[in-house]
Amino acid sequence: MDRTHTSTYPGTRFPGMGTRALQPTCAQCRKALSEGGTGSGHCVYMEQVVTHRRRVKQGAVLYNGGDPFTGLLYVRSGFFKTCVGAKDGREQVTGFHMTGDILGVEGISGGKLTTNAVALEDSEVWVLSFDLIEQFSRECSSLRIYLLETIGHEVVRMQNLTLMLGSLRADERVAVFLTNLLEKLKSRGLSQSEVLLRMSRDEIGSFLGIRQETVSRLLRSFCEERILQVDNRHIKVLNSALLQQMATSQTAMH
Amino acid sequence: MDRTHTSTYPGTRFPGMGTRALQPTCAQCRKALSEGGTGSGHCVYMEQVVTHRRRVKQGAVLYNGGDPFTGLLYVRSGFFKTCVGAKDGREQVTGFHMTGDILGVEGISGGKLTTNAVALEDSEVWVLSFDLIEQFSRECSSLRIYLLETIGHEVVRMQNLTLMLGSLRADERVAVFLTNLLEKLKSRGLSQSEVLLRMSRDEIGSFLGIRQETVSRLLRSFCEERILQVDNRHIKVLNSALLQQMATSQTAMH
DNA sequence: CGACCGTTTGATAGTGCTCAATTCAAGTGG
DNA sequence: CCACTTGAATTGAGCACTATCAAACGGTCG
Repeated sequence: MDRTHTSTYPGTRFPGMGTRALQPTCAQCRKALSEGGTGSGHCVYMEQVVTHRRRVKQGAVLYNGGDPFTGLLYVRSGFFKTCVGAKDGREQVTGFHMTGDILGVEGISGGKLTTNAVALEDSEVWVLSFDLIEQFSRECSSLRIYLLETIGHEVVRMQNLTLMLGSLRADERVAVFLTNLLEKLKSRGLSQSEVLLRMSRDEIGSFLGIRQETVSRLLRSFCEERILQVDNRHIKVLNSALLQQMATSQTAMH
Repeated sequence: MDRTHTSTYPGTRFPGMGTRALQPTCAQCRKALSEGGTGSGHCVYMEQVVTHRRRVKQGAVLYNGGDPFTGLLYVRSGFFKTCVGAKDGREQVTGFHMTGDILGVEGISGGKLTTNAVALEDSEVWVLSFDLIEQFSRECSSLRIYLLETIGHEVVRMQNLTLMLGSLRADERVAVFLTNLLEKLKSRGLSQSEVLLRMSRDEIGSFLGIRQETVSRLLRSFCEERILQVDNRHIKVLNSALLQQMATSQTAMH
C-alpha cells in the first residue's frame, strides 16, 4: 500500500554533519548567517536530531492519520498535501507544503498524527526525533523557541484557513489561494508570477472548500478578466495587483 | 472602551499558593492525583507562573488581535469567544472557550496575538507569564510537554474546524456544534442534555460559517424532528443519538 | 492506438444567502 | 406600572451562488 522509500542511514544521526551548519532551515538563521552570525542557534541543534531521511515518491504516503507520532518531518525538497479525513470518507485538504516546511506538528499533542500527508512530487524528508528535540531543547533556548514558533505558526495558518472557509466567496478563495502560493514561492526566491501547480483541481477545491468544477470555472473567469493565463496546471499571473485585491481581507497562510 | 477590570495582586506571583497544589487544570494531573500521585507535575509549576488575575465583564475584551503576546491566558471561570478579523471588517469566530481552556496560544509564534477574545459572561482569567513558563520549562519536562500539548491540541482543534467548514452541510454543522458543546460540558461534569447558550445566533453562525438566519431555521427544524427543544438560548436535547448521527464524520473540537 | 485520468464545459437543481418584516425579551424612563 | 426603546431571534419570499450530473475534451502511458 505504502510505496514510500525509506532509506535510513547508518546510525541514528545524519552523516557528515559534524561541524558544518545546515542550509539554514528558517528565516531567522538565514538572516543571522547573512549578517555574519555563526549559525549557532537551533539549526546547529537541528542537525543533531535528524534520525534519517526518507525519499517519498510522487503519490506515496508520508504518513497517515492515526500513525504514532515519533518526530517532526522536515521537508527537504518536494511538495506535499495534508488532509484530515472524516469517518464517512470525506476528506479535507488542510495544507500544501514545500521545501522548508515542518510536517507532523499536530502529533505533538496526543502522540498520534491526525492528518494524512501525501507527496505530490518526488520528495525528500528529514525525520527529526522528537525525543532528541525534547532533550536538546532543555539546553538550547533557541531550539526550544523555534519549536514553539513552528507549532504556533501552524495555529495561525489554520486560523487564516478558517477565516477563508468561513467567510469568503469562491472567487475570493481562489484568489487567496494563488496569492498565498505566489507569496510563498517568492519568499523562497522562486518565480513570483509563474507557477506550475503540483496539485489537481480536485485537491485545490478540497483545500478551498469548493468543487473542482468551480475551481476550473473561476480560473477561466480570471483568464477572461486578463488576471491570469492558465494552461492546465501552468499558471501565469498577468495582473497581480488585481489578484491581490480580490484576495482582500486575507493574511498569509503558509 | 475596554471595560475589563484588571486586579493585579502584590508581587508577580499568585498569592497563597506556596505549597498547595492547584485545582488540577488538566486531565493528566487530575488523573495522577486521583491515583494517589503528588501532583508534582506541571500544575505545581503553573502556580509559579501566574502573574495576576483579571476579571473580565460580559462583553468586555480580553485581548485584541495585534496586542503583544506576553503570556498564556488560563480561563479560570466564564466563557469566551475568539475571532479572527479580516481587513475588510468581516469576522470569523474561531472558537468558544470555557473554564480550563488556555487562550492566546497563537501568540507564541510572532509575539503578537492574532485573534480577539471577548467574554460572553463575567469571567476570571489567570495570566501566565510566558517568560516564566519558558524558564521553568527548562527544568520541568512535564511543564514543557504540557505547553507543547496545549498548543498541539489547538492545532488539532483547528483542523477539525477546518474539516467542518470545508465539507459539511449547514445542518451537519449545527449538529456538530451542539454535539461538541455537550461533549465539552460533559467532560466538565455538567448538564449533558441541557445547555444555556452563552452566544448569540450570529456568533454561532460565524463560527459555523453560515448565517444566523440559517442557524435559527435549522434549530427549528431540529425541533420539528423532535431532536431538540429550543427556547431562545435554552436548549434541551431530546434525541441525542440522532443528533450525534447527524454530526457524522466529525471528531472533537474542544 | 485505445484506455484512463484530469480538466473543461454545459444544463439544471438546490442550498443557503439577502433583504425585509415581524415577534419577542429585556431594559429604560416617564 | 406602562409606553417606549433596543437588540436578538424568528420567519418569509426571492434569488445568487455553487453543487450536481453529464458529456466532451485532451494529454499520457501502456
